[in-house]
Amino acid sequence: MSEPRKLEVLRAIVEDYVHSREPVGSKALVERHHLGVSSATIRNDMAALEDEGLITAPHTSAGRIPTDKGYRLFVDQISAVKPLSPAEKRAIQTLLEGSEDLDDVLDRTARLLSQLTNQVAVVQYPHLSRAVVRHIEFVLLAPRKVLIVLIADSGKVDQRVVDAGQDLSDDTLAALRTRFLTGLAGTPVAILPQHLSAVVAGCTPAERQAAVALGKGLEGLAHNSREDRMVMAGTANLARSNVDFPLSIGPVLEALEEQVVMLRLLSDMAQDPRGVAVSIGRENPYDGLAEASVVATGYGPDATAKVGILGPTRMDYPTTMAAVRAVARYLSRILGP
Amino acid sequence: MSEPRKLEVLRAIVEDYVHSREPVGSKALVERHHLGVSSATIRNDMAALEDEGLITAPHTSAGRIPTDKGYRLFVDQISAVKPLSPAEKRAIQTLLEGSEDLDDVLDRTARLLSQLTNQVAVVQYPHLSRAVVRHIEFVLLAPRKVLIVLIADSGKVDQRVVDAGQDLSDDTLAALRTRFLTGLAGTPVAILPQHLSAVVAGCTPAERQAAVALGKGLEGLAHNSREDRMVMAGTANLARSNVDFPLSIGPVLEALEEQVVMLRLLSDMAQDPRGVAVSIGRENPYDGLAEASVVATGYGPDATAKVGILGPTRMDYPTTMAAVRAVARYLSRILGP
DNA sequence: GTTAGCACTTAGGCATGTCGAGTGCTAACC
DNA sequence: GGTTAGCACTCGACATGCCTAAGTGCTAAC
Repeated sequence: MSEPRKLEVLRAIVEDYVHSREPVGSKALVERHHLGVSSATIRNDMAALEDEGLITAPHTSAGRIPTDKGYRLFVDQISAVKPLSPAEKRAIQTLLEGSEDLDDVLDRTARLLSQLTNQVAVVQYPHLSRAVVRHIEFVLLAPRKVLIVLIADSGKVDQRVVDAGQDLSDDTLAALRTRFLTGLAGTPVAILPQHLSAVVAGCTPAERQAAVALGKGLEGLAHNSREDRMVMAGTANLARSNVDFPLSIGPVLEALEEQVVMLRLLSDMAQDPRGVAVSIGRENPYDGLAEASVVATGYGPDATAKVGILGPTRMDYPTTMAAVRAVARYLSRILGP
Repeated sequence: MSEPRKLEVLRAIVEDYVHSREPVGSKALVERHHLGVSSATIRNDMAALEDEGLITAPHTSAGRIPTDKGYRLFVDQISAVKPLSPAEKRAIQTLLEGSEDLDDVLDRTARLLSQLTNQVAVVQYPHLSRAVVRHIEFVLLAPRKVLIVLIADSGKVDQRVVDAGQDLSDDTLAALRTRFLTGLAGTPVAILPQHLSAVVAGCTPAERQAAVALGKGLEGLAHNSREDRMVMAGTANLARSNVDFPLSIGPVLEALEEQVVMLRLLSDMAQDPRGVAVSIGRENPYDGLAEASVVATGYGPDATAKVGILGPTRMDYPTTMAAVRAVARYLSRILGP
């Protein structure tokens, strides 16, 4: 029994199963692929693969389907990332280039990726931490309510309303703005809190209370900014691709709604040498995703923010991985300097 | 055959069906409700209700279920909006008051409403049109790339990046900012475009090209701002409440993803005297929602932005309507002045 | 207008039988 | 040793037929 052929059989099983959604038997296998041996031989190979836990039979007289472990081996060793078609590349380019606003870019990216892969697409907001403070604006909404706007050089804008704790005039607020701005402009957002105390200390006693409140607000903005948000698209694909739902979509939708779960999952995924991370079925730390796989990769200058897709374990990994990687690259380029 | 009793029968059918999810028969009806007459009499009433198209029988020997028209009559004439429990009211208050950022408020609102109703919740971004320009900021990201930030007095912040068409220095940009700001501060966003030309006209020839580009950007911001975006939550409820899915969730998810469709639908819904609009089953203009109902209402100063839920036609209308109305009220209060 | 009684319809559950796909095993073959 | 053909066996999928329970519509009596 030859080792290479066994892998070839596994590959054939994965491909056929992904394509047909039905357990694949030894006979169908020799017909569809020219393996040069008879079905009986394949049966022996399949028995071996089953012993190794790479495939399994749903019931005695059915074909075999890959296990999570089987998919893992397939992804790691057998499959090659398929290049995208030129048409797809063009689609990516034109669609993404038409947008300006960051929200818009991410939104389009998610839609695009979901269309490309027929799966659910997820895009995390880019990290702000490396960015540098470009501008700070305070707007007086009511005598004590101040809108803080923090603009980073990446073009990212965050906002928050705080209670100043004291009544403020436009002039006082303008003075405070100048103080904060001169003290903080050019500071990396990540270390903004450390510079804050100096600014606050430099304020007159009359401004002190408001300065503290504003400082707190800024600190909150810098820390808890939108980087723990995400955009998604294509949830309808969950319902579509699973007409005969082997993937019960309820738990998956729940996972998607619990953005914290998804973001955590995305961050924790180890990157593969080819630059795409894959997490298959029960490898996922979250139970609701036991029948789902996640394909993701980083984007942006530091590749810290993630973009990826989520779908049934039974998915076309090579194509999906290619799409995710390509989209991440274009996205990095668009958002780049 | 008494008319009031017939309505009573319809009400009983709707309530039982919503509760049990099974067609309800004449016998079960007299048992569960003390109608004071026998099942045969009820049968006559039911036959009449069926003739009027208010209920229908899925097959010969099954009970009856309400039609869209039946639900409509129920909602319009029979049901009374149920008050929320004090616990629920408290939950609304505490949850919403903990938030500052607009995005955050809407996000929480959607989650809250979906939890309260066990349906999918949808919240439209508030309209900017009535708001007044509070502040304008230009930030130079690259020699020709300018980030425009438009802050309205409602605390709403919108942003966009434009190509200035010419290289700009920080000083030039600051001058432009002053020009735009003095010319536009206090202007209602809705009529901002009309004031723009005057501002642009007042610029020096050297600034002209950039001024035009910036003006275009502002106009775009004012017009096409986030009011045509929405937040949603609770899509997982679709899968849960429909284990035996009479509501095929695929098309519904599609409708939700096509935000344009949903926003259009929300805007077009006529408000009921009680302040809540309901659109039932095939009344919906969108085919994918033929088995779904939407319950929505306006919020905010002008009640133009909408908040609502979407669920199967077979839903508990009185409770749902109460929840939507209550949440809208709290939301208005939070966002109010 | 209401009621009782009864014939009639039909979905759904259950047992039964058949068919086909697919396996595992053994014995022969190269 | 690896490969193959052949065959008995298993089991799900599907069709058929039967029966029951639920519910209706109708009629005749109250």
